[in-house]
Amino acid sequence: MSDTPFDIDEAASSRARQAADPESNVGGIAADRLMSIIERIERLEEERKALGDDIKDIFSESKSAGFDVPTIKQLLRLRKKDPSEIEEQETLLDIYRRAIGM
Amino acid sequence: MSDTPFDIDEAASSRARQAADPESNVGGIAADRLMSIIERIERLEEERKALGDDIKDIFSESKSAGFDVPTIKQLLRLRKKDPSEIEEQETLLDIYRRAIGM
Amino acid sequence: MSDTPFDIDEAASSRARQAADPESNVGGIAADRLMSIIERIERLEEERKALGDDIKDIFSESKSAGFDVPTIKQLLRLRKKDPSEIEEQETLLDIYRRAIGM
Amino acid sequence: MSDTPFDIDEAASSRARQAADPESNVGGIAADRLMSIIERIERLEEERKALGDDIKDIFSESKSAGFDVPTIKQLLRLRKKDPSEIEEQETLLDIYRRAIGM
DNA sequence: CAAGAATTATGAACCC
DNA sequence: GGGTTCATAATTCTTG
Repeated sequence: MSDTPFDIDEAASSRARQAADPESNVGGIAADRLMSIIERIERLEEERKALGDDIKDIFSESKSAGFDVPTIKQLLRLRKKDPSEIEEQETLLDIYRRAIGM
Repeated sequence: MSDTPFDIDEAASSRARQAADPESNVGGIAADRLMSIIERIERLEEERKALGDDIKDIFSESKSAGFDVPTIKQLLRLRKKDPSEIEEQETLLDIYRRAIGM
Repeated sequence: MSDTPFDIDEAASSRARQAADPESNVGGIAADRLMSIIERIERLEEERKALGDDIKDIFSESKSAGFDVPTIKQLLRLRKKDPSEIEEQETLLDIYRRAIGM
Repeated sequence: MSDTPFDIDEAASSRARQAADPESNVGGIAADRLMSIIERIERLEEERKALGDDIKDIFSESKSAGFDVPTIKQLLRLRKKDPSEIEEQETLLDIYRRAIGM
């Protein structure tokens, strides 16, 4: 038997026993499971937002301390790549720049 | 023989005849072709930006005329989809909303 | 008197003369004007998309010709900034890299 | 006296006492502080990414369970707004749709 | 408060 | 065809 929220037979039979249904099917949808999904995501997004705010705070403080925030961000981007890749990219860029006289 | 800008033999031999090279190879790069690519793209991006500005102007005027711009944008999004798809989406959303009691 | 689509008096009076209304007000909305806005934007977006496709074609051809597309894109980004700004950015980045030993 | 990493006098004087400098100035930059900033942000971004992966996992499981992920996302978006705003938006959209005959 | 930039999310394209 | 990267669209936040 299917496990999906769209199983028609399950949905049909659920109408008669909805109150007692541990899955609380509503319109063929496993309502409890859907609600659980939504609440878990909202919880995680909340934590995620909090971290984003913390990061933003650090950038603010950095700016106040006289650092250039765009440069710090570029630094963070560079540190994500491995050094060989950086070197490779820069070399190729230099070649192209020379080719067009920049 | 390869046709790419990175062909080493081609690059090597080009050094001796660079002045006369119709492709003006620089560091193994077909400089003229690269420059042509860049200029064509820049031209197109310029036109593309002009159109974007025109669109922005229309939205500004719409707002001044009392229209709600986000709603107009939503309307434009809807018009990109075919009607059956819209109906399907709205139906599904309603089912889910009922399931979680919204 | 207001000219907006939401002017109540205008909307009210329009109900009696809707057929003859040069603005074809529907539900208090200047329907003709709204339709005109939408069609103009759709027209411009169409042209904009065509240009985007042209640009994409050039990148495809560039790749086929052996060029590295990400590097070309970086080149285009550099050319948008003025040289002094580029120099300034790179200098600052170098200082920061040295400070943290990269 | 300024506290910024770019204070010239501070930078100049720091050259002579760099080894003993508790701030470890390098090229006029408070290296320790910069490193601290970077490491704190990287730590937070790591946690942030982990949460993003968790969210992605839940969407994957939802899809496997037969739910429509885009609809769930739309539901989450709706839940962020207050109900009156939703109602208002939907009403306005309906008015516009009627005005252009959609 | 409006305009612009930057970040995030969604959709498309490409490779495996 | 599924997963991953890339492009575009939209939202958000900052700045003038």
